[in-house]
Amino acid sequence: MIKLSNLADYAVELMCCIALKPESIRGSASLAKQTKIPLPTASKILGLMVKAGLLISHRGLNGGFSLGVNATKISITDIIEAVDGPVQLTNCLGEDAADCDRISSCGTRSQWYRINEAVKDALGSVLLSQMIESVPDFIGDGMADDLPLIGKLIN
Amino acid sequence: MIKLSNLADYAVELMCCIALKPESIRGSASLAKQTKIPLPTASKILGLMVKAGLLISHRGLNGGFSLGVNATKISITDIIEAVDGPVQLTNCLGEDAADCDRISSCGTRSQWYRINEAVKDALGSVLLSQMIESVPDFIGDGMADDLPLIGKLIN
DNA sequence: CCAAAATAAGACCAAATTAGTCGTTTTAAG
DNA sequence: CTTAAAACGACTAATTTGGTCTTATTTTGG
Repeated sequence: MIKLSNLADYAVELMCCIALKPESIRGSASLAKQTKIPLPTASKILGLMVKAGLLISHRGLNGGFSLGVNATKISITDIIEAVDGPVQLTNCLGEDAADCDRISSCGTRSQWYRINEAVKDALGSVLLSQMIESVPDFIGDGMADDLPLIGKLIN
Repeated sequence: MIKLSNLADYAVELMCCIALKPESIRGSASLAKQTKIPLPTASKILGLMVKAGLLISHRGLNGGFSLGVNATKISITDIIEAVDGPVQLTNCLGEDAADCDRISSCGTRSQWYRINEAVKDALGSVLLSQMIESVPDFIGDGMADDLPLIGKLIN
């Protein structure tokens, strides 16, 4: 099953939470509780987001995280790549392309390049701001328990 | 790093080899040697392809594998899904959607659905026949050692 | 100005998935 | 009928991924 890592999945969810209230600074404990992601794992992800420049960290008492860039400037690809590294479907597409010892017998690289770009575009076509735009506010710790758009998908 | 599994990568390469000579029946040993894929691993993949109906297996002496479907009817997605299972970026998109205990606090499912479809389309847009069409014949065990299209990508 | 509490950051450990190997069964040719 | 080649399925090993813990930093309250 082709799927993205749990970390990447979590990361998008955390970013959505933060983006919903762009003015406030949210601590990792609060975010972890709301998203039901284990606190240490959430911390780890948030750290990666800071390193990628997508979030700003505020240390000390009442510290936490806030958006480093406007939500309209962050694509899903940005988040995923911050956690999982570059989108690179086959080994021969990256820096270490020469590592592929089948390179001489493989005539499919140019096609793979095309496919990789297509996937990257697909992922990059959705912005964080779009991800949250139709979502009701479930700010703080009070969370809506029956969103209309979700019901539509389940049935 | 988002990448598809080695098996999936291998699978595409094996299918390309077979599709280049659609008339003949190729044994796993021959295919493994040509693609430089470890024989047991190649066998395993070929078996999966048979199970998915993409290849037909011929047992016994002088047996081997041949295309089960015309190369113009096989997409990259077909091959990848035969090896790795369905393309399903997030856990909440599959059969077991209800397993996601954060479903009530997560408003992003409909967006994920869109993204997943986009990725699937990107992968499905390339057919096996396209994958091989501009590739010089490196039939049998003689393999071309410097393909023009590859040089273009390396530099 | 000092100390304590809360928070982020980094290093470490465990579990699960994935890749690869081996042995067995099946099948067709001689 | 015998023999040998090849597919098939079960098992073992390794890499990646996910989760936990400890350390260092900063700010607020006394």
